[in-house]
Amino acid sequence: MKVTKAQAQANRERIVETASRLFRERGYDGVGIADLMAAAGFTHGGFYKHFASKAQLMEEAAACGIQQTAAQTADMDAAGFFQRYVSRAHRDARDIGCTLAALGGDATRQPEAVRTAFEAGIEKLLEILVRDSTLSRSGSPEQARIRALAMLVQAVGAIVMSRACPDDSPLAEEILEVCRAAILGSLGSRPAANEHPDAGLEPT
Amino acid sequence: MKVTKAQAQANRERIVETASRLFRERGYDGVGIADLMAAAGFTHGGFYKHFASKAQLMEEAAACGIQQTAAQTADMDAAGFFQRYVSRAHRDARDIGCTLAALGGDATRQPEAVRTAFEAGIEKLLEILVRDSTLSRSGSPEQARIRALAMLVQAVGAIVMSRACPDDSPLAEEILEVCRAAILGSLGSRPAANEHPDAGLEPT
DNA sequence: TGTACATCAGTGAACGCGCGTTCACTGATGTAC
DNA sequence: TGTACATCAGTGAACGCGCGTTCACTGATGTAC
Repeated sequence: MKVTKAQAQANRERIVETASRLFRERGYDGVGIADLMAAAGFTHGGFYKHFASKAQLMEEAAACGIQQTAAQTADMDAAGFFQRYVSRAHRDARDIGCTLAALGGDATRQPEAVRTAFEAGIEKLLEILVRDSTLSRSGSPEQARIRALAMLVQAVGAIVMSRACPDDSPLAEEILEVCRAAILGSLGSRPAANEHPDAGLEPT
Repeated sequence: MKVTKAQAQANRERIVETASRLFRERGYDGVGIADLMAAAGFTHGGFYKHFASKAQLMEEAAACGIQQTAAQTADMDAAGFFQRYVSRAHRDARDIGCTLAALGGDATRQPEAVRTAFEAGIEKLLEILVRDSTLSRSGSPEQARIRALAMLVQAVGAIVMSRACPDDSPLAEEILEVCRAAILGSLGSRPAANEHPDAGLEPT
């Protein structure tokens, strides 16, 4: 049965968002077209009315996921961003967490278009972070970018390595604590006792 | 045709080493049993004479790969290690590079035993890095461990994120340069002009 | 040391299964008059 | 505004394929005597 153009467009977006979430949770190879379409509330046959291939969906899903993280980040300062990013809650919520951390390792083996989406996502996050006065206050814009990039890499690395450890590993916890402290320390800010870093990134 | 016990043991080790390399290059899902056994010089049927399942091989291959990196690291100082680690050569040589960087992102979705191997690998690298007098000179052993961990996370993150970018991306290059400088800087060492960071990690 | 037999690493065909993708079909939507 | 027809989003069966795993078989190795 046909559906209005507006509905079809909304359905397409729902498929991309569902894919973005499922890919983060299970990896690109861990999600089949049938799985995905069922999770979005459709049968699998309709997939190719929206996308040329699974690879095209991966590309759009990557851009969508990174955009979500960027949108959540836009109204935070750098300290707030890293406080939430390098947290147990973020570590434990792969599906709604950062796409860079969840799929950065998989991206290497994906088509160029997917990696271009990752590159754009990193640039987007950098741009947002650099706006923060804490980073820009002292030094040139180039210096602010360099500092933001070093911190972002450490934050992503912390989530990836913490997740690579067994579930209740003390090392997984230590990685987060050490890196959070290092990043906030080099921002010149300290985690306040009454803040809850484990509140994590919220879904959009 | 049967084969001597010693030969069988050597063949088994060859399979694990081949798997370790192929997994790093193509990911766990990107390597089939038949692919792997052919690459090691056998037919696929014999696989289950050596391993109970692909998951068991993944576990042994992870331990083997991390052990290789640890062995290469054992006779380097921290500055030398990071100089080679955070380099274009390492970025471009997934198959012989660090298992943490190549498969850390995939490990999250693998059985606990695989993640236990990753945890042990991180501890092993930390132990080697902490031995370095540059890290231990000032401060307690706990402080040295914290500093080594923060640097290792940043180094792994740099390789993962650089690899997530398109092949000839300027950002991929920038990530390596910025993080290498940050790590060597916080070690109190600077990259010497006549050193070649792109020499990379050598295969064992 | 020599002989007879059990062992088992390696072979290659076969298994069931789930994957990405294709296709004929349906029927409400969108459009031409 | 009403009617006739083309469009095309969504359905569900089917496709070829490669996966992890199993199995009957081979024949050199290892062992018991």
